[in-house]
Amino acid sequence: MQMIAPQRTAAHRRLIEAQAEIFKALGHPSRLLMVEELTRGERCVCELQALVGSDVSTVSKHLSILKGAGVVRDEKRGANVYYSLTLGCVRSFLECTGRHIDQAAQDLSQDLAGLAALRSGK
Amino acid sequence: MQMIAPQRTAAHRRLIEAQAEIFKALGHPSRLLMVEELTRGERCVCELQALVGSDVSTVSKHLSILKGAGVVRDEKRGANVYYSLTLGCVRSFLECTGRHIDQAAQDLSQDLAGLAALRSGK
DNA sequence: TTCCCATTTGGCTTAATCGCCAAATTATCA
DNA sequence: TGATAATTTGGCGATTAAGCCAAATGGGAA
Repeated sequence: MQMIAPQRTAAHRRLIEAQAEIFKALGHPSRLLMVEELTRGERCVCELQALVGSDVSTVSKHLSILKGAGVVRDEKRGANVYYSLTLGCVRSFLECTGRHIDQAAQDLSQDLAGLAALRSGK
Repeated sequence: MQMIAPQRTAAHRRLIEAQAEIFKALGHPSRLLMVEELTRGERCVCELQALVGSDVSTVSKHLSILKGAGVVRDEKRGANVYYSLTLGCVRSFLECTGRHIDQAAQDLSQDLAGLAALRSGK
């Protein structure tokens, strides 16, 4: 059986679009903050609102975007709606990007130090 | 040494914003397609343009967004500019989201089948 | 130098996103 | 049932993103 170049197929394009939707959903500070909180367990909307500090309606819309992308699920219990993470691997990816950003910051300050040394020293 | 709740600190907010920028950069079908291609090795702009099919200027702007987020790096060699992935863990996260989406699709068709059985059977 | 090729930048139009308010919805409790 | 609390939805103005064209930039070759 011959493997077809994946980027040429319509199915692959659909997959890429669904994956891009996941990234897009995570690509907002408030949403990412909520998702990070959800890596520690389920939370109701009111707890997440307290965390991000925006209007409740704004928070609710953010959550519906995350749900639409399949990143979280919601469950109504009593008067509250509890959200929880369905895409567990966000957690490890967040760890990796955190390390990546730290490294970039370190490299940057190293470069700046080198530049300063050049200026004054020689 | 006491651990402070991370979501309260300014440093944590900056980290979240930088991480959200990474997600936002990846949250576009053309950019994600290019990044996926780059998981297989470096590519020049012209190759990536052929892949996504948009105007070269559009592709170039997409690439500068990815570069700004720290996802890729560029290197000028001769007449061409070659882009390569700097955030290697995108690869495993893409695999995970791919499985996640497949699973969701399977669950959906299962639910539909169950619904159809209910309708006709009982 | 001059031409050409690959890439980037500026500018502009259209579309999508954000965040708030107000109103609708749904559940609990008295 | 009526009041209250939690959440979602509709809608609006303001900001930002996307994509194309045209023009600028920079390197290599003639």
